[in-house]
Amino acid sequence: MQITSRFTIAVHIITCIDCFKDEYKVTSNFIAQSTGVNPVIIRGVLSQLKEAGMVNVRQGASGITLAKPLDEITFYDIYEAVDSVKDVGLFHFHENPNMDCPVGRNIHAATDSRLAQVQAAMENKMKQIKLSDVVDEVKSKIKAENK
Amino acid sequence: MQITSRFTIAVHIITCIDCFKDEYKVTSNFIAQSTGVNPVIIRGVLSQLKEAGMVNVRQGASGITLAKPLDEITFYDIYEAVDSVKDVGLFHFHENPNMDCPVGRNIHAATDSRLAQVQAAMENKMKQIKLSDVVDEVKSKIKAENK
DNA sequence: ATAAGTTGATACTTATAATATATCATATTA
DNA sequence: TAATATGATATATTATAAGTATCAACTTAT
Repeated sequence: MQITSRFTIAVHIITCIDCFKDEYKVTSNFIAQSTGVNPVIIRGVLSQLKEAGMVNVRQGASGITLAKPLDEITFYDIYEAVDSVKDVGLFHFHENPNMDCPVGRNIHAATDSRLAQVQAAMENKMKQIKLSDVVDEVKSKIKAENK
Repeated sequence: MQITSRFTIAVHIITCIDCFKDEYKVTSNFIAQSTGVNPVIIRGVLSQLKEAGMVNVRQGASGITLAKPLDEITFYDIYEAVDSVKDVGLFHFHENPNMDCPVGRNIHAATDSRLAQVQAAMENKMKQIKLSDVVDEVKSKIKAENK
């Protein structure tokens, strides 16, 4: 199992918007080119980022822009926005434990809070990572290329 | 996306083995009944737990037993044993970023170490949770039922 | 006003992975 | 040696993610 690529796609999208905002008109097709991902998927992710207040996209009007400073967007914000982990949680609990068995009917309750702790540890770390961290690094790598 | 149910199945299996070791002969079919999971899957997980040195299983010989004290088995040990997250990592990076694009060819390197940090945070928390924690709670819940 | 370009929406297809199922070989033990 | 258990394998089913095709709706520039 893996966390959906929509997450890294979203990071890529935001990086693109910021890096190319002065040079190019950033469209969903432009981003599709840079990411190597289908434009329909890009539009889907853009729509989720828009709903979360991170980007400005308007039907018909080209030119996608950021709606928030990069240091106010965390990995967690994006993770939530693109629905990386549905409300069912990070762990898939086997679905039919036997309620006639003492272990089967109690294992879920005895495990859930601990699985939630693990998920929370992951999410808390994501809250500490800002998009500006990534974009700054990408920009400095690009600068290094041009020497 | 979710972490494979093999993880919670494994927790259930170990709990079963310990809880019923005195009352029943614990077989893969017995466990299949308690978990509501197909016996072939159970045998597969058992084989992984065996490889990791957590259980004793022998072809032909019935009676599965624990090979390690419960307080020496962590969630992380199980997570590793059942291969919850393959070596590709927790995050699925979109696979074809455009190498002709400055962002496309640098985004991966700029993101990877941070994704690894997130995964490590999750795994470190798993190392703190012992199977004895879960089994103790299940046992006390069962005890409470019988009052 | 209209044409060109862009996003929004939807339906369908494809690819992949997890789990279930069926079946039989092999080992143990009474 | 019969009964029972695990090991192994091949196939089917299911769920989900991503790709693709297509067209409607909107914006903007001419």
